[in-house]
Amino acid sequence: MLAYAGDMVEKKSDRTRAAILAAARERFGADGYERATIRAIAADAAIDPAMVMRYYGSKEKLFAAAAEFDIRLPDFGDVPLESLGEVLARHFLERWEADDSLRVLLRTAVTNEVAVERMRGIFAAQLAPTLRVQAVDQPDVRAGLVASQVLGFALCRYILGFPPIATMPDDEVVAWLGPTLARYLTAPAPSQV
Amino acid sequence: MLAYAGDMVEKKSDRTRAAILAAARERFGADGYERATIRAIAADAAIDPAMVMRYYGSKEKLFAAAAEFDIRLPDFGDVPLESLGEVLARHFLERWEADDSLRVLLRTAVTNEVAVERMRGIFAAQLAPTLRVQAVDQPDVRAGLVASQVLGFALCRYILGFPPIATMPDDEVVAWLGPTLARYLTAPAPSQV
DNA sequence: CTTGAAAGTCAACAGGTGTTGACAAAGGGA
DNA sequence: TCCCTTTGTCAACACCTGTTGACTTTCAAG
Repeated sequence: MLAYAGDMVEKKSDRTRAAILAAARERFGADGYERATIRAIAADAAIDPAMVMRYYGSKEKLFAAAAEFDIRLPDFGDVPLESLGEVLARHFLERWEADDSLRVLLRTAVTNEVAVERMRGIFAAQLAPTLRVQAVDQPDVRAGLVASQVLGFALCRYILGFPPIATMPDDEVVAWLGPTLARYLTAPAPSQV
Repeated sequence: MLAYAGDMVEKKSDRTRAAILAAARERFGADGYERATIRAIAADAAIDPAMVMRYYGSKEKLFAAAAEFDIRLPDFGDVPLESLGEVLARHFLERWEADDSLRVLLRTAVTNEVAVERMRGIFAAQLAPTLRVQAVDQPDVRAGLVASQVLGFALCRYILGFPPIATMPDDEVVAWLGPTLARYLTAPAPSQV
């Protein structure tokens, strides 16, 4: 079957597999989970809808595959807390512009529980531990606040397309959001009543 | 037909009309536009699905009616700019907890263009002019930034249910978000490159 | 009571959905 | 060459969707 046993040979099916995944990401990101139909995804990938089922089993599994990507945060252990806000703002902005995986997640998280869990994995399960390393108090709360601003900005910029936000230059975004995130990371927690 | 001509008498149909609208708001808010089916809404209202069509014409028109509500911001003309952030934070928090209309809008805005436009009406078309009264520079940008933080927080709290954000006491929310909004309203705009 | 409009019920339509299974074309190993 | 795995195609399934039209019930005005 394969040229050399034990070698990693790309089979013909891998190409269509990848084509399906690419089309799925685009459709899920553009239309959301419910409106992105398997037939439309298959049409974009120029294959038969039955192939999608053969390779991914079901729509849910296809979505799970499309929403799976490496979101490992870089090691911020040596970044001083005061500048971490700006660093985070720039990092998320770059990630968001780079590929549409995050957009897929944001658009689908509103109705799809899998997407919510994966989104939570980024902030609660990745950012919070990073903050813990920096010995911040209430890391979960601070990670949640960072998430609220980052996701809210992404929502306005990429999904809703609010005019001044969607067209704002990257440097200006960092200049606005950086201090906000920095405050969420460094400001003393408000005294609770 | 009616007791007194010219009198405003509540017909029997008005009660079912209202029941449909209430059920629609709940379903749209809980499931989003696509997953909220007319049959489910009708079942909640304990009426026939055909009645929904008779009274609202179509699903889109029903949604438009469900997403229509008074979101007029109070007059913030005499609130000093420095405390406007905290006032805005508390105001939006109260509005969001009060009725689920805003939640309907947020959940559906991701896939429904009507909801996006209505959401924009709140921030761009209402908040920005209010800021203009206060003679702030770049009112549209600042209104957009406020929207990004308010919507992002609502997203994490009511839609995604991120643990520390969803359970945060109201006063603490205001303490965290107030200064952020205040900075978006008062801080000098970052110099653009 | 009679009449007729309003309010509600029922069954069906046309179209779209995810999903399945039977079948046909490659395409290389023996 | 034959054979068998892989890859792809086709048509259909069962179900659900918004929407429609014909029908019956309710009920107050005449």
